[in-house]
Amino acid sequence: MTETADSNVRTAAPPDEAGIERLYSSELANETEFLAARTRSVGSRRANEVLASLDLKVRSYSVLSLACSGLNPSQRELAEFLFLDPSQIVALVDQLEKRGAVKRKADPRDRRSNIITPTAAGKKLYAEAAAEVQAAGESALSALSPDERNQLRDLLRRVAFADQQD
Amino acid sequence: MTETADSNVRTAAPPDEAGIERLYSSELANETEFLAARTRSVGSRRANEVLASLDLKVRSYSVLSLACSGLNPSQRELAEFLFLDPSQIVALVDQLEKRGAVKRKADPRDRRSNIITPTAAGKKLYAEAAAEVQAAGESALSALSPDERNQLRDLLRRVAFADQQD
DNA sequence: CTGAGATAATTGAGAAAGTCAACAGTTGAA
DNA sequence: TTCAACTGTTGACTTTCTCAATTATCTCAG
Repeated sequence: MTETADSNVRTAAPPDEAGIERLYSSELANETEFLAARTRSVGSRRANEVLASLDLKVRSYSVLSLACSGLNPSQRELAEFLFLDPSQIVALVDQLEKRGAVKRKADPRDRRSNIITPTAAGKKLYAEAAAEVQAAGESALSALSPDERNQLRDLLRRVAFADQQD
Repeated sequence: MTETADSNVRTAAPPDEAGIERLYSSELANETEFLAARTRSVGSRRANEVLASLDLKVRSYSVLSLACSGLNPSQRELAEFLFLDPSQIVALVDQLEKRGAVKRKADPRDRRSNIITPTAAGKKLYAEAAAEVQAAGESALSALSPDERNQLRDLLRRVAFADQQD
């Protein structure tokens, strides 16, 4: 929205009509859960934009990232960690495998499991993607100081990984 | 790349360290954007559970909440604020209107716009839903102290609403 | 006042994502 | 061995997302 010269013009403007910012004072806008959802929306939108040039989305990027983590995740673990259905992991790994970024490797200890490992091309792709995602993330957090960014990340970590029971 | 310091455990390479918690040390698990997405997943899952008894979801709850805010939002404003397509707002308002929770009111200043206002039953429904959602939210934040919860909410607020000033 | 362009709500279609049940191969234990 | 549980996979189904087109209304230049 281009806030041009008419931003100060009060053309008999009614008092209750101000613009969408007035909704910032709603109860909903003060619920942590809603704010997390909105933050995620903003973040994933930006991330998807920068990832589009690499033909990736946040989903496939997440799988690629974990495949490159050196932690040798199985598909079941990817599903559990990313809160996705195992069948969705199948599709995501299919795509990444088809383009030569990851490989399914049989787990020698449990031949039911597929361990997802990156190829050389996959590692390179991840390096590029991670750089772009991180840059976009910094941009999204530009309202916060470096200290505050660390604070936010640590608080989110504790909430995001708190529910190990249920 | 992943210089996971072997400070806690002496297992330098994790060949098959059981448990999904080992993925907490991945790069992905330290990206704020990913943590926001996971926090939102946890939160909306819990919220949807408690809202199911009232035949609501987070989406319809959000619309109902804003309708009850006294801020007289139009459908277009709801769409913009909730990052939803206007056509999705139509469906959500249709549902809420059909069950008698909200009403479409013509905006006297612009007859193209529908202002969404709650009925008496809608206000009551929102009161019940808000209480349950808040309780679920407190439960989800049980890992944080009251001070930390406020901190988190304020940091999220600044990030979630930062892109509006750009 | 009138016509052109913009905006709000609505509808419908198609793509993407989420959910769920069933199945084959494998594992671990009685 | 036999059986219950688990992993990955497929397919069907539902929900959500995205976008184009339509109608009614508004704004504004001429």
